[in-house]
Amino acid sequence: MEQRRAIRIPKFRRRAEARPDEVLDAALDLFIEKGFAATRVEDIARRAGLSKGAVYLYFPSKEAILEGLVRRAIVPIATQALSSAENYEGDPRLVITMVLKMLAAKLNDPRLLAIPKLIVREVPGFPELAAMYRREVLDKVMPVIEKLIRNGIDQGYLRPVDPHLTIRSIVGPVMLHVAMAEIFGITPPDGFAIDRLIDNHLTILFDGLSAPDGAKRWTSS
Amino acid sequence: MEQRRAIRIPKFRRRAEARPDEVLDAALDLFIEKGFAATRVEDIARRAGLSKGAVYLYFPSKEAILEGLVRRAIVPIATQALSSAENYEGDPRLVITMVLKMLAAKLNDPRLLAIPKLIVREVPGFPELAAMYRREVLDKVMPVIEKLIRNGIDQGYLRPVDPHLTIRSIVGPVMLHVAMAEIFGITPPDGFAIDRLIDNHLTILFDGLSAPDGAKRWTSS
Amino acid sequence: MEQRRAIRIPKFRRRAEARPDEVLDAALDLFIEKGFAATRVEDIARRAGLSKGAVYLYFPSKEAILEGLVRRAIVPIATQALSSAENYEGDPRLVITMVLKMLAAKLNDPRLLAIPKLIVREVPGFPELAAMYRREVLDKVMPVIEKLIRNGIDQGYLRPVDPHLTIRSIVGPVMLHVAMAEIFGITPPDGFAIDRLIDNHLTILFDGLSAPDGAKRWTSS
Amino acid sequence: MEQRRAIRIPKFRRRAEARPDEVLDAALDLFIEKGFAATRVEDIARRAGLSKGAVYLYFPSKEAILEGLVRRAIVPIATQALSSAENYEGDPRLVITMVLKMLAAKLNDPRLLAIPKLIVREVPGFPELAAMYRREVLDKVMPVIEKLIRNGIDQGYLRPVDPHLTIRSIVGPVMLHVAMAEIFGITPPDGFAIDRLIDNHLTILFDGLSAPDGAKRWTSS
DNA sequence: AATGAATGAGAATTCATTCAT
DNA sequence: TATGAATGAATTCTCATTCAT
Repeated sequence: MEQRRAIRIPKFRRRAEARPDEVLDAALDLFIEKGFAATRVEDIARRAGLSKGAVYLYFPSKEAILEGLVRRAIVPIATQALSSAENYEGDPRLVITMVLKMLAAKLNDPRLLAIPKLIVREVPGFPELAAMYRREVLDKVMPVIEKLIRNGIDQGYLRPVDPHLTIRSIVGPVMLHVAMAEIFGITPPDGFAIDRLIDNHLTILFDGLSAPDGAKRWTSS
Repeated sequence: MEQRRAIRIPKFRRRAEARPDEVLDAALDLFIEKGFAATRVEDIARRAGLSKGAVYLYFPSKEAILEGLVRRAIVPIATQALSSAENYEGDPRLVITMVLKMLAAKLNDPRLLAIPKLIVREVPGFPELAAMYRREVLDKVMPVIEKLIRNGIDQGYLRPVDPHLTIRSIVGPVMLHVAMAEIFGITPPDGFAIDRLIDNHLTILFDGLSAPDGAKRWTSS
Repeated sequence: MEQRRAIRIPKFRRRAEARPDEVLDAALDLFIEKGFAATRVEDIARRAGLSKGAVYLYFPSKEAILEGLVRRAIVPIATQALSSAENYEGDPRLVITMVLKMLAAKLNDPRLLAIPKLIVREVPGFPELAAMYRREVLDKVMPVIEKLIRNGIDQGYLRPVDPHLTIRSIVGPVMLHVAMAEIFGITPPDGFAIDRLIDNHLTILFDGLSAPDGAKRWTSS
Repeated sequence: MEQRRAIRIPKFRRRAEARPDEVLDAALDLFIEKGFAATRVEDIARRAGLSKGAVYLYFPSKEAILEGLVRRAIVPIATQALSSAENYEGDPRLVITMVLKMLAAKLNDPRLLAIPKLIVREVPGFPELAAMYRREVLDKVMPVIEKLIRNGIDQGYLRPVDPHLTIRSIVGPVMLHVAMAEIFGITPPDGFAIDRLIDNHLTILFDGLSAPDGAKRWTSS
């Protein structure tokens, strides 16, 4: 009930406006580094240059910070990819190439990669986060790609494949490349090499792994 | 709030030998369901049919349970896949097809899928787990596939691609298919459909997405 | 979260003098409603139409507000009851009746009842409040009533009873009536009915509960 | 995540059975002494000879301790008073005298007095406690007294008064006596003197304050 | 005079781990 | 072996109080 303090260094009082974002930035770093559960609110505060109590001026709970993090990340992503590819009429391989390169660029930015990583880790505890991300991001982006494939098939650019499943064949290799690097530190001998990965992958994706003249037509059975 | 038990009939007193495994089984369920941090040792004990204290007879700490879990999972996996594909000399597409189908089978078994899921979630907190898994599993399996591809190229079955990076193109789509289902509940309209996914993927993988007669040869960028 | 104000029209800028009283009013409401400990200074401020910081311009601490509350309530009370009854020489039953009715009137006013309620609740934490209230109120009022009774006895109006203890017999029933209503919500079927309570009580107080001709004289024990 | 301990003194491990009551005893002392809000769970634990954590083995929250306290106190009280007075047919003044002396005895026992004191203090925060006490104690005891009075009137022992309101005239003075002593430390010069209070009160209660031959019949305005 | 952002001590609650039985 | 009572460090969240503006 009493409160004694030594010489106080008043630190630096900043505008309240910027604070929530600073808290989110700090939290993102720490959640990625140690996970949600292992991160103390005080750590977040300290990294954001605030006191523990101040964090609670901006977020009512630790969980709200996590939610705020995902919410903040969602807004800009959702609006982008759509515009470019939506109703492209020409060779879809061009757009697919662009999409993959754009994806690679995003995954190369640690701050952007952090959000999906976070969601992947924390789904079991906060399924609503995954639902939100799915709703706001995946459910908007995936249909665009699917339509792109469908159009490509209809216009004779692509072979008749299942458009929905083919999304995995297009994007999966890039994702796995990133995941292996992130989770197990497995990279090609020359580093992350995402560009080489994409080149190699596009080659296979569009023309297949089989040698051109090679043996008889391949049939999985 | 009290719990007295009448004369206890020891039933089929299980061999003490089986206990550690029962603990691991219980722990695996719970770690997957709620994550390592959110799982209480008492929960594990209860699910394994033991008292909290008894768990500590078999594992010195909660962390040791996690480690034991990964260690147990590693042994059988590592020895399998190797034997079959190691020095196969014929069409590698056949082996690749087999490998993917075997992989799909494993990923379809929740108890087997659980371990990688667990590792993915808990890496930041326990990097040594990821290291162990990489050392014991990935570092043994991946070179085999890489060699398979290299041989396929050398023998004219496959086009000249980067064998290391091509692993992603082979396995990535399957992984992404599973991940999307697990994390976001995203599946094709007809369910998990891993078999259709593999068929669709193999078609693309070996023969490419491009329509056969279609436009001129495709070149990325 | 920001608050910019255009040209501020100061309206009826309240006299700063009134502020402490507004704070006390707000505090009284809240202390009664939720207790001292459960009331936040910010709540008081908000209800008083001030900012948290401004409260501290008028009171050095939360505790000081409580003290100020009691102090403010004490002044007017102490001076009143005394004058009327002090040296009354006639039938004391008349004065007692008046006193009880005045008491009932005060207890009927929530703002006046609030102070004793507050003191009752917070004694253990702030014994000095009780001491102050006793010194300033009870120690002034009780002797007056005691003297009234003593005079009544001396002058043959009342039977010989212990004047000090008899205060309880006079006032206790009214207090209990109020307490039961306040604490447990126990009232007669027709509501608070303080007037009927007082009538019923005065009847018993002056003439006794025993039927007039009834059995032999009653003797306790 | 690590836990180091110095030389440990294993203290005294007692039977778990007695513990909840020990916790309640400790809590009662402290709640009375400092109030619910100002009492720390650790204080309770220490006084009960346990560690903080152990308290939570028996009560899920601090609030549950308070509730347990009231619940424990209620059981024995409720069953007693009823039996004796229920259908008494003779002079009710005898029973009333007994009831008041029994009440006085209870109020003289600090452990028994503590519960109502606690309830009075904590009502605003925990209205359900008051409701429980009312339901289990007051609603059972008061009708008995009311019936006693009614019977007394019907049988000519008592004058026609309002039975419900008269309960206040009977019990109020004793309550006020106790309250004044407890809250303000106001007692007669010779100490608590509850017996003298009761004697004095019974005299007035049954025969009235008015001098027997005294002036004309008294009528409250 | 007034604001409200910021601080930090403090309290409730949880849970891995220990240990007497 | 097995139990579960007990411990106490750790963590989230609250709120009285301060102070730059």
